Amino acid sequence: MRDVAQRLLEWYDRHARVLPWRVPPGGSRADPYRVWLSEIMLQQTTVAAVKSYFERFIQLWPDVHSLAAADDSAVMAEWAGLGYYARARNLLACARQVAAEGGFPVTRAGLQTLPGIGPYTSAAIAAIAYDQPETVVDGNVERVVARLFAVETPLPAAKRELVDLAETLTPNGRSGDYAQAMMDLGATICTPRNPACVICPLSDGCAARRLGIAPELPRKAPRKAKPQRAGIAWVVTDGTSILLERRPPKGLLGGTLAFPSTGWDGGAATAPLDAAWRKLEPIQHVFTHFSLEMQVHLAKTNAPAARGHWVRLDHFNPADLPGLMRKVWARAAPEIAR
DNA sequence: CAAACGTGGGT
DNA sequence: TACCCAAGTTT
Repeated sequence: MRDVAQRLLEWYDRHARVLPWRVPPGGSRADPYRVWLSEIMLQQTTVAAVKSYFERFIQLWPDVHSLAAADDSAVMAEWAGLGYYARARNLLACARQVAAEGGFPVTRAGLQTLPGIGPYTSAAIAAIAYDQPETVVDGNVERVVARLFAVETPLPAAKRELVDLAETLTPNGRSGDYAQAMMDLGATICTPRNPACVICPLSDGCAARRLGIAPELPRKAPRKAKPQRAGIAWVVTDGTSILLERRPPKGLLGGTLAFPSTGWDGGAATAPLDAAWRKLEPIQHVFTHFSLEMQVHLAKTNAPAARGHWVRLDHFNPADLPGLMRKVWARAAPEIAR
């Protein structure tokens, strides 16, 4: 039986996905800035969702120095809709630190000191941008390794064991190709459900396939029930502008642009002004750890606001808002237009 | 270590 | 429909 890494790389040479941030197999070294930017965007986020965001960021900020010089509000607006907004805040903090230091660190340990870069991302940048034989372990690799070695311990308890096993497979050459090959295999062949074992280049040596339990691995601890919460969002217009506010820099939707709201996140508990509110049909939204029913209250008034700032409707771009607030706007906008 | 942290797509 | 999942990090 040939080496796992060798078989995987031969498969990758023929089947590597073509992605905007990727250098073709066997190609030149990737730009650390592009690798870093894509890896941050890809954290817990699908390739399909990331593509257009990556292209726009590269157009606007082609290198770490231009990104470091960007306004916070511009970056938050471009990130809006992608989720996990701490990533965007850390992205800017990281860019400014890297620009000040003259470039990215070139070791995994150095990379991991930067904001937003943890065990996975540091290994990915070291392997893909610097061709270092660091072992990259994301959800794909956890699944591939759990199946190859038939690890039946549930996650997250199995994490340490899976990392140790993954390290035994990492080759010394073609580090970037190998890391991306493992992830491509997990994403396209060794999938969570209905893995395509019949066409898998590693099926010969796969213990889970031999045991007939590949689709069941990795096992996972049962997850907690999702609580239901309720809140109110106030949409105010004076006929020319609408009232928006910047959310606090930490916590849920931290740093994003939003309609004044309350009741669901522990924030301020009163309306931004007194008005005759019209209650629209509530919107539904699901976060990672709770479900939300958001009442949408609409008013037209010239009264002064206790908080937030007015944004002219002809300068307002709903795409600058996070997903939840886009839904609020989609509910209110047709009523404002009437 | 468990919990917080978004969103959209697949089954 | 309801649940699972996606190139995780931070606290």
